[in-house]
Amino acid sequence: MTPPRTTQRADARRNRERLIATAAEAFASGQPISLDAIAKRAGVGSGTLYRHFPTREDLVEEVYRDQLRPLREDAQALLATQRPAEALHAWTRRFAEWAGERRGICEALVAMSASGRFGRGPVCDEVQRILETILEAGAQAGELRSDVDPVDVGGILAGVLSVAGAPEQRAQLDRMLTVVVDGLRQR
Amino acid sequence: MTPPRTTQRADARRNRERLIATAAEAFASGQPISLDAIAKRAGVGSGTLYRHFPTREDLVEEVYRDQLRPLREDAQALLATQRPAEALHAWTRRFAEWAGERRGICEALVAMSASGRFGRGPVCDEVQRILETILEAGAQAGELRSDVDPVDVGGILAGVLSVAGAPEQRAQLDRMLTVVVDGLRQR
DNA sequence: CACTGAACCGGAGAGCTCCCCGCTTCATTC
DNA sequence: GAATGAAGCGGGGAGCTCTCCGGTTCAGTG
Repeated sequence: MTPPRTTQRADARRNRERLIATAAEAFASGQPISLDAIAKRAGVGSGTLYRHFPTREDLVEEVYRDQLRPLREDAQALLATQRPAEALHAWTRRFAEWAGERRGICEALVAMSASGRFGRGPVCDEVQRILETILEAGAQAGELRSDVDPVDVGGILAGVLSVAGAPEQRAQLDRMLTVVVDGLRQR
Repeated sequence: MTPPRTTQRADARRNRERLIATAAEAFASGQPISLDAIAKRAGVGSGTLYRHFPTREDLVEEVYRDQLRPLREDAQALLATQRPAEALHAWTRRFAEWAGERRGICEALVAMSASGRFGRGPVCDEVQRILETILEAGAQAGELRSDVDPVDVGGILAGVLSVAGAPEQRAQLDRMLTVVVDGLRQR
């Protein structure tokens, strides 16, 4: 009798959650930390970590998925108070700030984009949905071009962030974002 | 008597050149190769490699510095036959193609941008100069904005390439480049 | 409860990047 | 051509990522 496992085993779930909690704590501390160190600190073998999270990005995504709400709320507030193009510009800066405070997010976004997995995880997914909302509002208002895919916009943002995501590159990043947002305006 | 070394020792120069030649050959083969393997293949210790080229990017830059001439010639030909904005668009695609054929270039560009060293090596340097030429022509023609720094444009290009530099992402890359170039037009 | 086999675990190990430091080699001087 | 000391060498090793697989544990069954 081989009961075809229908649900996750309890120890597996426990380990997974312990890993996420440990990683969240470690990332929040700001100190760089290796994946093996996270596994050890969680009291788990490295094999277990990699089975649950095949790539570093998977772990990063899981850790930050709950911290996205403010970003969406920002988007709605911005759309309510300014014109869509300005809202987009402001939101991209907000997003850059958010990502800058979270170790590993930029790198993860780029790695996912480059490997064609952008938009498959919870964070990318939500970012794309937010972008879609803003872009649609802008298209309706005739301010933003309507022929552009939120996935592409997310990719551009990820790329720009990977290049100039550090806090001390803030000025450069702002200049780049201006160019990108202008490229998204209706001509 | 300690003669303050004025010129590089002959063995150092020899090793350096051997490393570049070996790396060029290895990169051109398309096979991924580790730096230690390059060192071994060049008949040199890994310490020697890392002393000459502290980061992978330094080696990559050195290997490709001589392969830049076509890119500049492309830029001049494009500027001669079409309007600056179109020339810019065409050149960015040319550049993407060039980078796509050269293993490690995209990664190196991004790594250099992210660490604030973009524009310090021969490749970045030349790319920036080319961009400057095109941007200036565009500004004079009133087609491209004049308030933008070639360094920033190079950074955006590097970022976009890092996200969608693979050959199979060509369509996505083209869409992204359209947005970026539009953002560089005079409004 | 005893049993069973799929699911899961963990740690050894391979391969990579990069640093460190004792030893060797070169260019120079006399 | 011998002596000298700075420049340069190279390999061992630390730390990281990620895989593999023998052993263990869990959750159903009778």
